[in-house]
Amino acid sequence: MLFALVDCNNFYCSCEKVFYPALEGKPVVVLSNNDGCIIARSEEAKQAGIKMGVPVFEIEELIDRHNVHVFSTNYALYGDFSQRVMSTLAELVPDMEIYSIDEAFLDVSFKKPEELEAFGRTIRETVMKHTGIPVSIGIAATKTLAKTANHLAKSNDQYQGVLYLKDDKNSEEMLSETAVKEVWGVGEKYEAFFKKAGILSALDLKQADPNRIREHLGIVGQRLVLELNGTVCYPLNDNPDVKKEICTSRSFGHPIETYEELEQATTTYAGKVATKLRREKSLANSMLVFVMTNKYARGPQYVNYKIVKFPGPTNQTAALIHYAVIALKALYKKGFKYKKSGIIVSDVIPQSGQQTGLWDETQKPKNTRLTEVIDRINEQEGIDTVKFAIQGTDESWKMRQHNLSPHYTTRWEDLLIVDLDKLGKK
DNA sequence: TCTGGGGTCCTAGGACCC
DNA sequence: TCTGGGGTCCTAGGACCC
Repeated sequence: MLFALVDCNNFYCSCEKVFYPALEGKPVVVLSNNDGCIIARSEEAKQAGIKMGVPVFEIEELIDRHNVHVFSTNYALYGDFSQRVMSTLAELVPDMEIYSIDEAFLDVSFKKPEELEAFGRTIRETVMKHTGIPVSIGIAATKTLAKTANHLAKSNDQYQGVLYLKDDKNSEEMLSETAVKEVWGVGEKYEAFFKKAGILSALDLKQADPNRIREHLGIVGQRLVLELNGTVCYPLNDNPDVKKEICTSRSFGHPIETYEELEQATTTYAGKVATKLRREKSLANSMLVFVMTNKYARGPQYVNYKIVKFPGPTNQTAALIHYAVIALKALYKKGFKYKKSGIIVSDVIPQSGQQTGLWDETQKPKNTRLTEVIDRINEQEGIDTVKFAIQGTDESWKMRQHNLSPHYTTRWEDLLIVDLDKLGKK
């Protein structure tokens, strides 16, 4: 088995650049929801010393000094680019697993070893040609090794974006250059443990005794060692299961104090969760509702959650709103400045094979047909064209997005217009 | 003034059963 | 000094990922 990990470089920033070529060579960053933190950086922004995850207000000076272009997160744009990249990849290999919005594992076992490097370059060029997105590729015998190869391919110019770990000697060389923290699956806690045990490089970890690692870190740690040694513990999953949990939560644009506003926001999230459930063709059996104040602010703090079990599985907006309100009424306490709330549904099961309507009034055909009509209208006319009254129309709590780019590929009004006269003069 | 959001897997411990 | 043994299911929390 041979895996190729294809990873888009600075994905969100690269998406912003595609329709804004003047940004080429300039520092660019993309912010989290509510324009809070840095979640993506172009190479130039990294060189300017901007770190991942820092709150933007802490580095305003840096942004000014380097004239950094700042974008609010434009998920519609990135999601659409992701689909374009993934469908391009799907045409090049017999089998693949979409691992995240900007990464995929490809099965490249069908290629001869001597063809692999060239094939990697073909993949890069094709994705660039079809989508304008640059990618890096790591090829190796396990996912963990492919990840490591990818990391080197990206960070080391000499590989020009493609690195294939042909044999053990080759991969040991690479692993000795890689800090253990960079290994896929090693987080803060594991790194601290490894440091104490004298395991500093990825090679140290490869050569560690898997049984000893297992004693301390369990099977997850043992698999790390095995995968680095070329034993596949994580096979290609080309048929991902339906989601087991679905969540919608947001920080508010401003602190909320009244119950009514909190209810508008939270029932809006309940509606989003219901839509996601229906898109997955799934039903949920229970819901967790949480509210919290701003942990960074001074003043009284309150964090709480409530779990509601449904009488029968459902994906109906009206039902989810109903139960969210019950939970919220129990949770709400006067006198706090709420910063964030959210809905998580769990115990999610596929809709197919379910005899809907047997247990629960809400899943009866009469109700689901109404929902289908609403879904269709909202799909054609835009999100929340039709919504429930309790979700409100005020929306002053909505997140801030001061630097949002156009929805170039998903909204007619935002289509780019090309001026042929101007082009002709060039 | 301002600090993201959405997931998965594994484990330990409690409840319960015979 | 002694206090059974073996199993399943569920859940909360930890760790990690992008």
